Amino acid sequence: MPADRSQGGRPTISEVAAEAGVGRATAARTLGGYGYVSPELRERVLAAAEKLGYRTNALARSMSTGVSHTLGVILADIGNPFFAGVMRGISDASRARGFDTIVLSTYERLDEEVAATDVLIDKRVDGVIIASAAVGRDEVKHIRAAMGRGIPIVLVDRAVTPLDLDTVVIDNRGAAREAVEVMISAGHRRIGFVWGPSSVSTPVTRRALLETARNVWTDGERLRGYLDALDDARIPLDPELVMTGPKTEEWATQEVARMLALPDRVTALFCTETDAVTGALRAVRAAGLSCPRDISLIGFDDSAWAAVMEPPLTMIEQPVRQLGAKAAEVLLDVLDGGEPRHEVHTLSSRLITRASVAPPGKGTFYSQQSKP
Amino acid sequence: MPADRSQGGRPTISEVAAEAGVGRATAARTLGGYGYVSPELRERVLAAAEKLGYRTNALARSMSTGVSHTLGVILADIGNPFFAGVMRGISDASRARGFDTIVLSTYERLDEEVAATDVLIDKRVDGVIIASAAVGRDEVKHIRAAMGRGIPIVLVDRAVTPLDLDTVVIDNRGAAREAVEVMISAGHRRIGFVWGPSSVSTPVTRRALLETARNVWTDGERLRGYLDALDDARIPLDPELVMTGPKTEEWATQEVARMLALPDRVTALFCTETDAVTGALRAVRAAGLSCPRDISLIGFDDSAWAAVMEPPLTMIEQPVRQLGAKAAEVLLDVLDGGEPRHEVHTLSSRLITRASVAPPGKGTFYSQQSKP
DNA sequence: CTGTTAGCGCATTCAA
DNA sequence: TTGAATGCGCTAACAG
Repeated sequence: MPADRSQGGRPTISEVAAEAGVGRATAARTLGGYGYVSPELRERVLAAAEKLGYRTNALARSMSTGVSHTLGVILADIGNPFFAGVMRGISDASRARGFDTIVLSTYERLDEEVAATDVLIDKRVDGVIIASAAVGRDEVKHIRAAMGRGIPIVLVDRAVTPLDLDTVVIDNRGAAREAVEVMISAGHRRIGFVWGPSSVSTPVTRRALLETARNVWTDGERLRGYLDALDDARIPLDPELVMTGPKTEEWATQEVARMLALPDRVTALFCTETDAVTGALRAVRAAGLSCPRDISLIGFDDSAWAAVMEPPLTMIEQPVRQLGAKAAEVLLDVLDGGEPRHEVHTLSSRLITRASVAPPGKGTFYSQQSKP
Repeated sequence: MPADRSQGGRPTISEVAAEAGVGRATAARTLGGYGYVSPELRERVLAAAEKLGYRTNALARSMSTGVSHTLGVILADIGNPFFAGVMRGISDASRARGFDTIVLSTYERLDEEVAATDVLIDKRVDGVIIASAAVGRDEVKHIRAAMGRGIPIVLVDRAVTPLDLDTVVIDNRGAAREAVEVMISAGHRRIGFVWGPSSVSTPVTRRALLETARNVWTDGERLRGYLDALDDARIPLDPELVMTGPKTEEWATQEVARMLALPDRVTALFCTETDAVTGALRAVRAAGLSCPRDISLIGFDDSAWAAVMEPPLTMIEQPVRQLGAKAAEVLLDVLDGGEPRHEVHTLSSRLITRASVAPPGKGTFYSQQSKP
């Protein structure tokens, strides 16, 4: 017997049927909106339902249909504006098609991701969207397990190579490359990479870099794009110009300060995240340098703030909501009976040119303490 | 018979029981973690469950217990960084106590809020957290209905006066008042209010203002705080200095431009939202004015960006996550059997003083087109 | 077209 | 302690 099911009388279909003087099936049919019911009975049922304040019990319905009309979403951090935007896209697209969403944040921890997957399986969501922190083959067991249970899954923002799943991303590598190319074209050769590989033992080799960059797919891609641009311009990689360590705004400031203090210091900064941008800017200011006179900068994830900065910042804009919306649509299409295409959908980002890039010029020759 | 319940064999408790050679009740007891089971049988059941890859069906469990361990959350917009932060607080606090969350955005539309409430009732969430767009007595029927059904509800970010519910907010009025007082102390008397009342017919009277400010509770409170500060300083309200119309960054820019073009133009701006801040800044820049030399500014919702602006912006910081966490805790306490206290929990915000406020000084005498 | 009947998977008496 | 039986509210055959 159920525990203390909350008081407020929640009439069931049987009660409505009784009130209307019809069989439960008839009531169920009209209330459930399926099967045939004569207009007169339909009216009586509706009236009874209205009178009793009947509300269908989605749980019970899911029990017998096996469909919950609920999607599970696993993100790195719902509090992060980027993921919040993605979530909005998912949410809007889902609701438009009658689905609700349960969101879980992992904070980039694999164990949390596994736990989240279990929770969603238990709650019998119809499908799952994941921005996974997994990379290696042995890190995707939970996803494979869910797939094995027949749960449709779509990846968003981050591809997971060992998995053959529908995936919605942007061309991170290309976007990064383009940004760095812009700086190179402006004449820069000492370009810092802010916020990427998380832990690398010094001295940092190119291989070690790409190795650690496995951490998060997007970071690795952006690093590759950075290297692509460097390679094309025959600029050798200087590990000193790549940030390593914790991905926090504070640490980004530290690292940029270090790059700024180098004998042959950086003249441009490529930031892979919003917090990396603000962290970098803090270091630039603290060093008494000015952007773009002394330091050029381009970063990921445009926002209203970037446009009102002095100078207005050249940024890479991601189609945040569309990323989520597309992921939801692909998933819902599968739920509607469509065949999973197992393809990678690449949405396009955009480099918004403003005023934070200039030739290295005279600024380069200022000492890093040129200002009072 | 269920529809095409996804293939991947999802073993039930009965199957596990069979595999273990025990009664279903015994299997249910060990798997459900209740009642007494001898160690040996317990072992056998666990082994069988492991072998079959058993996962409890939370839906079925909810059916018989009447508890879903799911919270419903209704916010204005999950894509908005403020609400995303609140959501993170809710999410973290809930998960820590074994609850998951279904989030729904209303975009400030009452009909969406009503629909969201219905969805949550249907899905049998155990409790609901709402940042409601409702204000008047006739706008809270859906909340009353949910309450009548015995669903615990907690309000977050926005109080709803006609309702006697646990509510978690900050002192918006006090925070606004403090900010405006700071500007007044600096010598300002022409202070613009950016982003608040949504639609007011000109001419705008003080009464009409407060009337329309009903739109969203926080807006009303912030407007009251602004008026409080003005009243205290015996500065008469000039309706021309209050923004009306759509709450978009673009419109904020328009309105501020208008205030800047006034014969006796504003010398300070109080912005109630992040987008109002950036919108205002755009207008200031476009007018060739500089902050804080010509225009002082304080706005709501501090962010990493505000600190790296030129000048660093003086902002009001809200305890975003705590707002959500506290709401979730209050709700969960009730679900744990605690009595609803029906009280308003006011968390404190903080004015972060940086450099965007200065005396009106010389800037005041510049023409609004003093720059090339 | 309508009503009867039988589950969905689990929790929970109640006897054994 | 354990197992058999019953019900949660709804959908879905099936018969009438």
